[in-house]
Amino acid sequence: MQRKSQHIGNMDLEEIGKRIKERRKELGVDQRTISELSGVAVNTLVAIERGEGNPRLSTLAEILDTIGLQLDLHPKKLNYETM
Amino acid sequence: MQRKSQHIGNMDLEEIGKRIKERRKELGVDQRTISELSGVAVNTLVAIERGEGNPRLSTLAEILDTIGLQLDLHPKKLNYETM
DNA sequence: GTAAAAATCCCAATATATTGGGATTTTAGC
DNA sequence: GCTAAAATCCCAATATATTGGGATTTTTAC
Repeated sequence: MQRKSQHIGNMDLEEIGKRIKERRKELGVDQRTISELSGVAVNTLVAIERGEGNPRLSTLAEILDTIGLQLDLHPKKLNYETM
Repeated sequence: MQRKSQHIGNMDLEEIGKRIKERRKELGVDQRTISELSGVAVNTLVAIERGEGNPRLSTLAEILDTIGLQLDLHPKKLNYETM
């Protein structure tokens, strides 16, 4: 069953996963370590990095916080490229 | 039982709820309408606006999208005020 | 201060995210 | 290509977010 790709601001879950994995690689640390530092199970982290899953905000926040990323809330920006 | 206030970027769940409610008020629309437009149950919306609950990313995204807000992912900004 | 609308509460049922353990696959270094 | 490490998969158990219905409280408009 194919999950509908959910858009979060200018990103979907897949993009968020990609950004997390990319950042983790930049830091040079493995999933197990992020899992331990963030308190999020490695299975959960795997799912999120792969763009599967649909984490609770707290789960995502714990991971982002651990790797030095953060979410910010803005008024929607029009995307002129796609208009 | 007191839930630990979860920080999402520069915001916690309470702040996010406040921002959602504020935006909804600016739009001059009631919870039931946002609920219908977003497909998120009104009970869920109530909880989020009140800073209770810990929504899934998709739930938050559906609400934000409906009211013209969005989340963006950034490298963490140092908060000089609190250093 | 009354009436109507909006917001909140309560609760039980359901859906689904998270976790932990172990097996399997993929990747990286030599 | 071997080997070790990392990543992914599978599955059952558990935790918790979401939903819907109805009751109650709060707010708003007159």
